[in-house]
Parts: sequence; C-alpha cells; structure tokens
Amino acid sequence: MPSASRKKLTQQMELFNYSCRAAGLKITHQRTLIYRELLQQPDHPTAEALHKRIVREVPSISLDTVYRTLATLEQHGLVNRIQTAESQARFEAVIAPHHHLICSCCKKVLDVEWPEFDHIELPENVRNWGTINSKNAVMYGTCTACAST
Amino acid sequence: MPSASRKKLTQQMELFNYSCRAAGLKITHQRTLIYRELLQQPDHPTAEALHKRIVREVPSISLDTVYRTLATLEQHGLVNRIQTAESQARFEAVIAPHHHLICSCCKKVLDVEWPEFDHIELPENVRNWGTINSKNAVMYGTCTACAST
DNA sequence: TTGACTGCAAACGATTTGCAATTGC
DNA sequence: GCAATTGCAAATCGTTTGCAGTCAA
Repeated sequence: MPSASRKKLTQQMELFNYSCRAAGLKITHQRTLIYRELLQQPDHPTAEALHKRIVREVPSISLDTVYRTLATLEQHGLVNRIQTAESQARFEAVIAPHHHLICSCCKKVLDVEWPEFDHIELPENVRNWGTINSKNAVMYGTCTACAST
Repeated sequence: MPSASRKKLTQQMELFNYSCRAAGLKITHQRTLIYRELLQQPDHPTAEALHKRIVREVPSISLDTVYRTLATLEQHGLVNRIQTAESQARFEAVIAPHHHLICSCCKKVLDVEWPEFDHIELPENVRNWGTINSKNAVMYGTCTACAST
C-alpha cells in the first residue's frame, strides 16, 4: 500500500475510534477489524464476504459478531446498509454523500457522486408529507464487463 | 367504488391479461386476484399483507402462490419490488415512473412524481460504466403523522 | 471490577422449493 | 391432453438471539 493511502486509513481509523468513544461504544479488536476492512473494500461487501476476509487474519471471529457489529455501527451512523433486490444486504463505511449504480447482472454496486441531483429541489407534494432527512438515487443497468460477455 | 375508477380498474386488468398473454403466462384465478388487489392498494403491501387480504375472498389461496406470482410478474416487468431496510419486501403494480418517500418511523412508502429528477442528466462517469436502464430516487424522512406523536 | 461485548449454538422469519394434484389453453 | 400452475409441507438462507465466558475501560 502506498504510504499516502496508509496514512489516510490511519486517519479514518482515528476518526472511527473517536466516533465510537463519542457514542459510548467500546473499541474492541473485532470492531476495529471490521471497520478497517470495510474502509479498504470499495465493493460494498456483504456481512458474509466481510467475515470471510477477516477470518484469514483472525480465525476466531464469528459471523454473528460481524452482523452484530454492522448493526451497531449502522445505528450510530458509522456504516450504511444498502438493500438491493438481492437477498443479502451490503454495507459501506459512511464517508461522503453519494449515489449507487447497480449492475442488474453481476449485482456489483458502484459509488457515484452526483452533485446535480444533490442540489435539485424536492418535489412539491413532499412538503406536506413531513420532513426529509436524506435522499438518494439508485441507478440500475448493465456494466460494460457484463455487457461484453 | 365510483364507476369511473371501476372502469379504470377494468381497463388495467385488461391490459394485465394482454401482458400475460404476450409473456406466455397463463391467466389464472390467483394471478388475477393478486394483481387486482395490488392495483387497488396504494400502500405497497408486502406479500404477506396481500395474502391476508386475498384470503378473505378466496380462503384456499396459499402464501407461496402469492410469493411465486409476484416473482413471476416481477420477472416480466408487471410488478416492482421495493427493497427497503425492512426485512420484508414490498410490491407495487407497475404503472408510471415515480419515486419513493419512505417514513423511517412507520415504514410506509408513498409514491411521488418528480419530473425534475427524471430529466436531469446522469453523472458523467456513468457513461463509461455501462448502460443505465432505470434510475430511481428514494427519500427518507419522518411523515407528519409520526412526527406528531 | 463491571458492564459491554463476543463466540457458540440454536432459533427465527421471510422466502423458496420438490412434489403430487389441478387447471388453463 | 399436456404443460404450466397451484397447494402443501418441508427446506433453505440470511440474520437474530439467549446464554455463559471474556475483555476493554
């Protein structure tokens, strides 16, 4: 790993530790492993995929803990759960607002920024509905890799 | 039911029959019931909710059939599956492009039109990713009903 | 020390599936 | 009549939970 990204990772982990303390969460070995792995994986892994990777380093970690940790971190806004039409949920570390591009074929999820979307006004009738906390765009299609096969 | 909407329903059911035939799907009593119920329910029911309602009319229909039918209709683009962070999937008859407003509290899903969104250009980097078939916006918030309690 | 966290195993709930009977075309 | 579809029951799969031991603070 280039030293620049290693440094960034360290910073993000420090922020994670800080957020945990602020939320009253203990900083356990497992939580650290899970969050670090999530930061390093750009591919929105499922709980199972995450577990498989971490087990290589720490064979004793259990899948339940991965699930439980992700749920806890999600509750505290440190992790996002992405529900697609697939059976399994996917996760990502919360970094910056962005949107998702999902390949209907291989189910891979790609992050995209879309400032034009972030800035447009909400539809009118939303106002009397209540308060919006977040809005998100999801695009479905076929990626070039799948299209070429 | 006012006669106008009854007439509309009949039209939609005729379209359904037509689409089934076009897709090579047999028009069974159960499929008709399920699709009609879905058309009449504006609240994006879950498979179970749908089943509960239909059982009143036809006690012999099984939950499996509801699941199977929804999956079949979804494959043929007659029904949309809406996956939220909830455990259960919700369904809607495909009518016109629209977007979703989800209350984080009561989990109810409301349809909204949002032509401004439909018309904005896709983010740039999407073009080299592949082909987009559809795009959809989801907004999360708290509805006034939940906020007032 | 002490309550939060973990691993284990068992439970859970939504959805799917194999099979024999039934039904639409 | 034949293939598609259904109902039934059992299986599956992702995820959650109870409990006793362990660990961070």
